[in-house]
Amino acid sequence: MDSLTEENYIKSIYALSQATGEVFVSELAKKLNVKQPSVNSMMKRLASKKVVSYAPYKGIRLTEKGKKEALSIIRRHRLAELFLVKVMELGWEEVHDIAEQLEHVDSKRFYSRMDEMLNFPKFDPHGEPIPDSNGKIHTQKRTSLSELVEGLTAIIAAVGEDEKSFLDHLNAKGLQIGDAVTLKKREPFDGSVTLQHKSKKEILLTHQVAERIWVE
Amino acid sequence: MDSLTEENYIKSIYALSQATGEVFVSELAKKLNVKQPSVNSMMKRLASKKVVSYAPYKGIRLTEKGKKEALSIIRRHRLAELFLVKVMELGWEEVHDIAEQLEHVDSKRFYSRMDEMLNFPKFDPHGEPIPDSNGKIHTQKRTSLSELVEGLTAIIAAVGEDEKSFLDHLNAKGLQIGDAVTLKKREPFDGSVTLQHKSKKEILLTHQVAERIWVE
DNA sequence: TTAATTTGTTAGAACAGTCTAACTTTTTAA
DNA sequence: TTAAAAAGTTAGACTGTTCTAACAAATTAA
Repeated sequence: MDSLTEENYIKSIYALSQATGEVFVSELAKKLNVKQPSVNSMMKRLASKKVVSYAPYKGIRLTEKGKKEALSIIRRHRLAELFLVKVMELGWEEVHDIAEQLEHVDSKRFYSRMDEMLNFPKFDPHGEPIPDSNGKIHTQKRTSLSELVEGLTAIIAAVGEDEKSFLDHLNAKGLQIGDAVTLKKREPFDGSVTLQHKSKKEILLTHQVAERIWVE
Repeated sequence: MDSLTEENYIKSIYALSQATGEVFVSELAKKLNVKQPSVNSMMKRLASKKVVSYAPYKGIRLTEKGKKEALSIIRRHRLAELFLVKVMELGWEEVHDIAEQLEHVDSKRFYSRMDEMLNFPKFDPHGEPIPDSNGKIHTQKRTSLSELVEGLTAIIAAVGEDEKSFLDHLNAKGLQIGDAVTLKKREPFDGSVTLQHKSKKEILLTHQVAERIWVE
């Protein structure tokens, strides 16, 4: 078993390696708010536990074992976030810090019940995929309205936010889940988008709103 | 702020002092599964933090500050247990270990939402009172199965003990919180009781067990 | 290509929390 | 009332996690 601290290192290494594949000591130190020697000594420990492969002056890389552990932590974090938003109705901006603590709870049952209650969700409230209990990630990335190609038509599949004010806003714009929309134009300046709706009406959404709407 | 370890010491001191008022180093060491010198050095620390009053060879006693902290931890533990049972529908015998972890989560919002969702409960699933957010405890008499009048039917509201072996025992007998039971007979000789259960089965409990079950 | 900068390392200290071994004080019982 | 047992303490060590100071390697820019 890993300590809480080790889990945080593993999670951060995974997150940073998503972009680059390899992680630098300095990056990790910055992310975790510790100094480089702390990272250095932790890498020695994690290497001896075979969760990272690490040689002096070479980058840090998770082993297969390490990746598995990272995915398990990420699963717990994302399930917790979704649970806090959907079941406990907390604001999506306030759940991160709580999920950061809940992710370290050691109890298979706790998480399997969350999973059940949320009906085995594939994505967290931010649209990030939730690994399943075997560490498998549903890789088909979700597309948000803010990244849809101009001219294409898509169906609104979900919104990444359940807040009443947000849903009210969409309602006021005349948008519903299941509606087909065509992306007429995206403003390069502020990322706002103009949609053609089935109702023939044109709808303007800010980037902030568009990026929280998932389409298929 | 207290560390997780400090919180566990404070909680245990409170629990042990409920009976006697004063706690011995050896008691506490046993309860926390550590050796006496560990308790000794922790007492020095907690004394310097003014959460216990402690002088060599004298007993350990929580200060007002310490009591307040203990009640806050106990509140979090009991809210968590009730939440796990009522909202997450976990078995009452499996929630203790999870609550033991959740009680250390640092987030007012998390607990105030639990409290709201549970409609500001006064007792946890074991019938223990839940301190309110100011540390006030609602004391109110409860009836145990061992004092229920013969022939009456009641609903199992709570059990007064957290031990897994006890909860397992009840489970094995087929008893759950919320079950209706009718008291068929109480043996004057040993105080054991025979219950008629909703499942039509008759269940025999010893006095020792019956007095730890609260009914409504 | 050398010098400056960035990045990474080692050595050594500190703190939290634990332990064992040895000792002291208090309590209990012969 | 004194000897044995129980309870409590101190000293010193160890692990996990962090730090600062000093040095070494790699990268970047002059």
